[in-house]
Amino acid sequence: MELDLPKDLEQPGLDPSKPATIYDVARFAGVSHQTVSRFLRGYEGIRPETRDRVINALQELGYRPNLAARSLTTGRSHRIGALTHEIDQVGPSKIAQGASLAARQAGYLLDIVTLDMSNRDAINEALELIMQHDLAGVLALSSTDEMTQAFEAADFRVPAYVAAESDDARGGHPSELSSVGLPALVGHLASLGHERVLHIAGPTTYSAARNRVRAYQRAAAECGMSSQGVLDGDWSAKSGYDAIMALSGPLTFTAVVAANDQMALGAILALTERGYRIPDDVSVTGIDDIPEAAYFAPPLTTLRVDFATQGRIAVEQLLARIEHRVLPHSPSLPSSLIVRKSTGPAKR
Amino acid sequence: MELDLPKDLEQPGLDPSKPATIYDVARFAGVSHQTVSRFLRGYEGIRPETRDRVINALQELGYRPNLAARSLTTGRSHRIGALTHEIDQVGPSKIAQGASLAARQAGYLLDIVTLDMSNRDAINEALELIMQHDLAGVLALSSTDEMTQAFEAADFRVPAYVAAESDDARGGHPSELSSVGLPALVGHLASLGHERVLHIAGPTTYSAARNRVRAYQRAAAECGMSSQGVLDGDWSAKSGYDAIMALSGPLTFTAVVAANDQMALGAILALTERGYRIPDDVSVTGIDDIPEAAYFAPPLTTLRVDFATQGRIAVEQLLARIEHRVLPHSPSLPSSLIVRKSTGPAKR
DNA sequence: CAAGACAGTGTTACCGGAAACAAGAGTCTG
DNA sequence: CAGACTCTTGTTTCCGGTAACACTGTCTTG
Repeated sequence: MELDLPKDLEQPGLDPSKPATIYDVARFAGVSHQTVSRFLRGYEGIRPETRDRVINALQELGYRPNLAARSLTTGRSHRIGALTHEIDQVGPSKIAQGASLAARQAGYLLDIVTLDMSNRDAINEALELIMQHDLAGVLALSSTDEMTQAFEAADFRVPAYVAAESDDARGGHPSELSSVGLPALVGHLASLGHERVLHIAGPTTYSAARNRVRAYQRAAAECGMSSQGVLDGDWSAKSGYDAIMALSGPLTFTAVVAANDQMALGAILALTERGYRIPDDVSVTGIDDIPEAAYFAPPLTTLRVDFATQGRIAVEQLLARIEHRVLPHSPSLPSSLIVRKSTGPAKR
Repeated sequence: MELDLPKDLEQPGLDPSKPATIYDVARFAGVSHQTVSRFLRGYEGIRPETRDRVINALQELGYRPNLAARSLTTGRSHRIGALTHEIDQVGPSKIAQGASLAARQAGYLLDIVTLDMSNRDAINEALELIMQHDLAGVLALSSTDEMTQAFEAADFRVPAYVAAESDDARGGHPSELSSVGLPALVGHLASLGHERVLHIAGPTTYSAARNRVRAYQRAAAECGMSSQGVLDGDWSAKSGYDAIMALSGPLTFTAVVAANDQMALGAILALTERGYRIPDDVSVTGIDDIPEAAYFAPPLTTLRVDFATQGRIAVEQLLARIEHRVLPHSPSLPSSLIVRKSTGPAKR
C-alpha cells in the first residue's frame, strides 16, 4: 500500500480526506492508540506532557469519534427511538421537541418515527425497523392501548418507556392535570353559575383522553354539576364541529369542556353556526393552550399544559433506566388555568 | 471460555439472551459466516439447499442485523440527520412527518433535531452533535439564511441538502406556490374587486417568507392591485394580531394576505376587535391550510400546501445524492386555492 | 538493596459485519 | 482424461473503537 504513496507522507492520517481515527491521532502524537482512547474517555492517569501531545494531535487532525465503532464495542449507542403519533397537532410535536432537546443535552439523538398510534400493523412495522438500528432505548411519546400492548409484546433488548400523560388507570396516582387542572377548569365554570356541562373527548384508545374524561366527570360531580354527556372526538377541530352539529334539538348544557383546543375551536364554530353566541349563550373551554388559542374568536379559556416539559421528563425517565440510575420520582407537571373570553356567566 | 459452559450447549447462540450474530446463524446452519452475509446482501449464487438452511437458521435464531457493525465496515449508515425549526407549527411538523415516512420507507431513520433556525450558535451546536453520529446525510427541513450559511461552512463529509420551499433567489425557477398558487390567491381577491391589499410576511431570514413576499408583490402588480405594504410577522398568530393592531388610522386596504394561516388568524381577531367585519369590511387570506383553518371564525380562505410531500421530496433528493443516483428533477408540488368565508366582495 | 506496589503506557484480542482472496468440487473442452 | 474454468463456499483481514492484560520504570518499604 505504502508503495504508491509519495515519500513525503511522513505524517499519515493528515492527508486523505477521510476522517482521522484514533490510530492516526496516536501516530501523530507518537503514542499508542490506547493512550488516545484513554484520554478520550477521560482517564486521569496520563502524564501532562503526553496529554498535551494527544490534545494537540486531536486538534491538528480534526479528530471526530466514530460512534458506530464505539457503539459496536461498548454495545451502547447514543440514540433513542421515539414513537409519536402523526404530529399535525401542536401538543405531540411540542412533546417531541422537548424530548429532542432533553436528549440532545444528554448527548443523545432522538430517532423520531411518526405513525398512526392506533394502527397495530403500522406500530409493529415501525418497531421492526427501529429495533434494527441499535438504540439505547425506546420511547413512546404518547400512549394508546395499541402502543402499550405493542410495547409489552415487543422484544426490545433495551429499556423502553411509554410516556403517559398520567396513568390513573394503572394505579399510579393521578396526574396534576386531572387532579388539579381539570377541577380548576370545571370549578371556574361552576363559579360562573354553569350547572349543566358537556364534554367532547379524545379517542378512547388514548390514555390521555380517558384520563381527561374521568377527571372531567369527577370534577363535575364534585362541583355539583350535571354532565350532559361525553361526545366522541378525535382531537381534530373537525370532530369537535361534527360532534356539536350531530346534536339534535335545543341544547341541554350551558358549557362545553373540550379535551383539547382544536376540538373546542370546532365546537365554537358549530355553536356559532347554530345561532348560539359564545360566551353569552354557551361557554366553551379547551385544554392545551396552543399558541393560537389566544386568537380564536373568542379567545379561548383553556388549561395550559407544558408539553415541552412532558417530553423532557419522558426522556429523563428513559435515560435513568438506560444508565441504571435511580428513577427520579416523576415530577408532576403543573397546568394552569388560562381564562379568556370564551367563558362567561351561565345563561339562566 | 467454553469450559464453563454446560455440555448441552451444542447449538450456541440460541441460549444467551444476547442477539444472534451472523456467526451464530452460520454455526446453526452449518455454513460459514460469509455465506450468511452473502445471503443477507442478496447474493444469488447460493445453492438452494444451503440457502434454505440459512433461512431456517435466521428464522430460528431471530437474527437481527447489527447496523452499527454494518455501518462500521461499509462506512455507510442508514440514518439521516434532519434539522428543523421549533415545530410548534403545523407546517414544519408535517414536513418532518412526511420526511420521516419517506426515509423509513427507504430503510432510513430520521434523526430529528429541532432548533432555533435563526440562532447561529444553536445551529452550530446542533451540527457539532449531529456530525458525530455518523449519518448518511444531513437535511435542513426549512431554509433560513443562517442555516444555509452554516451548511455551506460546515464540513459534513456526507451529502447535505437544504429543503427550500423554493429557491427563487438562487436562480432556480420559482416554486409552484409562488408562480401559480399565490397568483391564484391574489387573483381571487382581484376578482372580488379588491384593489388595495396588505401583506403580513414571515421572518425575512426565511427563504420561504421572502419568496412569498416577492410572489405576492408580483401577483398584486400583475392584477393591477396596489400593495399597501408588507408587515413583519414571525409566523405566529400573535405577530399577525400585533401587526394589525400597530396600524394607525383608518385602513388603507380591503384585503389582507397573510403568509400563513396562523398570522391570518391573529389578523382576523385584531380586525374584529377594531370593529371591522370579515369578510364584509376586510377579506383575509392565509397560506398553508392547516387543519384548523376551516374552523376559524370565519373559515379561512387559504392556499393549501402539501407539506408531507415537501418533506418526502427533500428526503428523496437527499437519498439520490447519498446513493449517487441521478437527481430526479425536483417536482414542483401543486398548491390549491381553498375558498372559504373569510373573503368576499370588496367594500366600495 | 532486593522486592513489591504503582504509575504510565503499549500489545493484543474482540465487537459484528463486509470485502478480498483462496480453495474445493464439478463441468467443460480439446 | 488432464487442464481450464465455474460455481459455491470457506478463510483471513479490516473497519475504529474499547477492554483486558502486559510491560517498563520509579518509588517504597522491609
